[in-house]
Amino acid sequence: MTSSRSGARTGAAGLAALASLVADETRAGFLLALLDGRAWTAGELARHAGVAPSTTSEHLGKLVAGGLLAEDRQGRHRYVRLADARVAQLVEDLAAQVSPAATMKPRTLREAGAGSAMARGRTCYDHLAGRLGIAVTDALTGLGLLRQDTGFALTDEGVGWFEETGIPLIRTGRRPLARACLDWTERRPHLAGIAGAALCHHALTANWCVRIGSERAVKVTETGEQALSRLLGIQSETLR
Amino acid sequence: MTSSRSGARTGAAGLAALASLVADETRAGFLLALLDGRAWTAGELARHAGVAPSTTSEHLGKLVAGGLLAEDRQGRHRYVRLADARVAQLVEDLAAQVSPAATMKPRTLREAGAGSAMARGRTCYDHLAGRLGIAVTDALTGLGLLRQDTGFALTDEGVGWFEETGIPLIRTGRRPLARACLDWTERRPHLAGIAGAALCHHALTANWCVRIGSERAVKVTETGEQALSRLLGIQSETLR
DNA sequence: TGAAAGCTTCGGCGGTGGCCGAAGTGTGGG
DNA sequence: CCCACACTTCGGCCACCGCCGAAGCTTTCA
Repeated sequence: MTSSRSGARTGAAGLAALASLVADETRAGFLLALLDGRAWTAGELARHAGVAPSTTSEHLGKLVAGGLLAEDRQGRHRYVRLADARVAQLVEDLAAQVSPAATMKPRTLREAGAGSAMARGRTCYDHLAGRLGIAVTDALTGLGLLRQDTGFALTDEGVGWFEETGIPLIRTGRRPLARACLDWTERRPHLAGIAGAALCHHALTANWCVRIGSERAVKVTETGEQALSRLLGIQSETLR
Repeated sequence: MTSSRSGARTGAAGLAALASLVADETRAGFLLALLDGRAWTAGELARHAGVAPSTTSEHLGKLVAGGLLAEDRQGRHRYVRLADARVAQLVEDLAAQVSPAATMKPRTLREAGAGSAMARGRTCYDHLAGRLGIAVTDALTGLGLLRQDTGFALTDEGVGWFEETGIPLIRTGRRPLARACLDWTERRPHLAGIAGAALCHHALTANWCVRIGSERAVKVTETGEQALSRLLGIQSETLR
């Protein structure tokens, strides 16, 4: 096999270009922040990362041009968000690959507090993660609504459960109904995909849980504890 | 929310470091080449990429240190391969994200020939891809052995089919039995995971298909056509 | 209509990193 | 025993890229 500059290289060049977008610490920080699924302004990201607005502007330009971010210009603000669920999954997968190496050890008490809140429950782009996400996934599996032993898919009973519970599953494009997302803190898969997003959306609108501060962490409410116990048999203690 | 250099940054730094490994065109080329699932020597990779052996050595050092590659020293040779199925999946996912942009248009006749052989059938790390991979996946789905509508998982009948056909499914660690891998050329998911690997392994050892040249492309044999037709009802024409 | 806020563009600086060739190390073959 | 071969280490070159501050543009608010 000879050098083959043109053929194989085009793929390699594209792959390298994509990875380059993530290969900068500041941009990586942006992507992780945006994993909360919401739109941030350029200024918020700049302050979050601790770099100058001009620097942020250049970074965002690259990320948008590379198709990783979508932008919304509103007045003097530039809102950016992850382009789609696919990009979110990519960032999650990369982050999951990293975390084993960077054994997360909180350095300060403040981080320990924030860390354990994140470990209890958080959003992962558009679905639930942390102990909350795992608890829900395990409960669904235990009730025979989700199969994890032969892959990762809802059962027919599972689809029925979503309907009966009043959580509509709207199939869009090619996005899978159920997908496994490797949990950062728990090191186990939790429910993502359309069903994961629908469940998370319902949990937030039905006040099962609320966001804490401006981060990705969420807290289960009294209402939520009752609903999760009644619908899925989840013990309240598991969530604390 | 203030800058938070230490907390959020540790994650971002690790993410950036991982992406940096892929962010170089030469290293990306190595990873794509190694997607054939076999071990290459440093010299082979150097010639493949068209760079000096010394440059290759440095690149391999980084990739091994970063945990993306595993190495086997044998005499004066240094064999490297993708570290595990997880790394392979990561590279696949990244590559799949790229291909839409780089609308693959073969430039020369030679590439067109090689490209269509790859499009017909190839290995994707340790499982089958291309039209062959899609055909198998579709056949399994059509026979009710695989579910794709509610996620991606074998059915109980599917597990039975593997047993009856004499393709053992050996569960190892946390690797899923069935997993979707987005096909490069077909833009649709094909079967990966333990079942995908077992099927590919069986296909190669039972002489259902053979590797073409030193690339990832494979060709279905006469024996293979009969077996695929008998066991899964796949029309031979589909594979050409 | 002025002033402030959010973002962008530009020029310049400095660090990082990929590349090579030359020299060095260790293995295998004649 | 010596040579050929595969790989590694080292030094130096060069290009790229992230960073900032200054200046400019547009929007918003008083």
